[in-house]
Amino acid sequence: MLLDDIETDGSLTPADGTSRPLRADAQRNLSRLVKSARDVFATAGVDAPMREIAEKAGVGVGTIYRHFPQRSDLIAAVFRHEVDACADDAVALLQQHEPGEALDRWMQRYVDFIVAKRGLAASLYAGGPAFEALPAYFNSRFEPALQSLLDAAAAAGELRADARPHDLLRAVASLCMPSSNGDPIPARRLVALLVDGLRYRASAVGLSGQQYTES
Amino acid sequence: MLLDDIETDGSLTPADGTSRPLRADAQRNLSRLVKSARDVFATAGVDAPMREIAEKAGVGVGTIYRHFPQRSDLIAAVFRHEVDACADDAVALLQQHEPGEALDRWMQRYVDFIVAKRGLAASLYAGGPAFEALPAYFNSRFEPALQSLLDAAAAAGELRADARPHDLLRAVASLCMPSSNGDPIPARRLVALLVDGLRYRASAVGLSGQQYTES
DNA sequence: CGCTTATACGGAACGATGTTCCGTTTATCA
DNA sequence: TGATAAACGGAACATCGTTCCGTATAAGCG
Repeated sequence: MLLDDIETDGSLTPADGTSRPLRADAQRNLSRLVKSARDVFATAGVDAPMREIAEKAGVGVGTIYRHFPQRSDLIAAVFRHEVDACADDAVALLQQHEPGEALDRWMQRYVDFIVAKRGLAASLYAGGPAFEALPAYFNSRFEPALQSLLDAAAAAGELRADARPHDLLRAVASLCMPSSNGDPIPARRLVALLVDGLRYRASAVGLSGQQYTES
Repeated sequence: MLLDDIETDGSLTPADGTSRPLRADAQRNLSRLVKSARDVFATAGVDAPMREIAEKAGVGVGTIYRHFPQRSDLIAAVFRHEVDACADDAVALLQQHEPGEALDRWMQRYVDFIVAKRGLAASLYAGGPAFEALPAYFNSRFEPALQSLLDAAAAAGELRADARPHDLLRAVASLCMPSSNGDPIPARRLVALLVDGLRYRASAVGLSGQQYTES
């Protein structure tokens, strides 16, 4: 894709070596496009017409293809944007709530993200080379975010200290997978149980006190 | 979809209550279409043009839409056809090989099925109500097939008797999932290890002899 | 502030594909 | 063999992805 880098001041630059910043209207249209694509994908699926995305963003179709030569580039941009939004919520929640409460809320936020973006993730396997960097980006954003929540909760004495973000993220994602039979999985409740299992509780130390990282 | 039932004599009937069998040319075109769609999907993906499928089957596009009003109906039909082919291979392998060998070979066959049909399965989550019966069909065909292999191997004294088909099928499918990092998973080797773990072996009874169904 | 230029925009135009429709063909059965 | 209902084929239409180029405008400069 043409645009990968966000400068520290928030301005966008092309990724092709030339360091000149994008023109102001280009930056505006770009962020409008990603937001519009996110909404349209959510309501009409990833195969939604390009014209509809362009129209909702108030731009012409040509503008889409200039910024995102392939459809997969636009999908990837939306995915990254949503990853950012979810990861950024971790620090916001930490500022607004107690550490344990913040962890609970962010976990549910993460569940919503996984469930909502399953459609994108599915087309992601079929997609070309535009998606190969996404799993790494996913981890690079979510692992530090979750780590900060775990650290805060552990420092407050609410949580055991040996929880590994990578394992937790994968475990929750697995819990959100659709089951092979027809029944929907109560993902939010299962995840709440999982997080509860990480807490210190005097009455259950004998059982829950074991290192979950064993074996 | 219009055609769901296969009579015991192999003839096809409409699923809409009317019991009159399909005309001979309709049956022929129908099976040609499913085979053609399978091949085209395999080479060009599930978004392959309908015209190409029709042409390779030697029929007009109208014929596709008469039998499969929606694209998802055709995908579902191909999926069921492939499930049948894989499940039927179980009895064929049992007739041609020793029980243990038959189990090994069928497991690898199943791995190939899972890997090859990931593309279909992905579009399956996004698809509409045409796909909702497929997971149940998947289980109804594969669980008895694997059970017969496990029974035969257990009767021959080659295998522990407490292996559950449902668990095994899910475990193998999980092993075939793409990893979150980029490296490909050596699925066939892992599955061979898994099946090996089910065997009786005098030298490792202390470890592998535990009930895997515990906990 | 006005001029120049590179950058970005919009939307018509083109080709490819999904889907429908109806005149024609063909299997079935009396 | 002839009547009839079922099925076929592919042209026709609608929609969508993608390209292209004349126009508009932001950025830099005197």
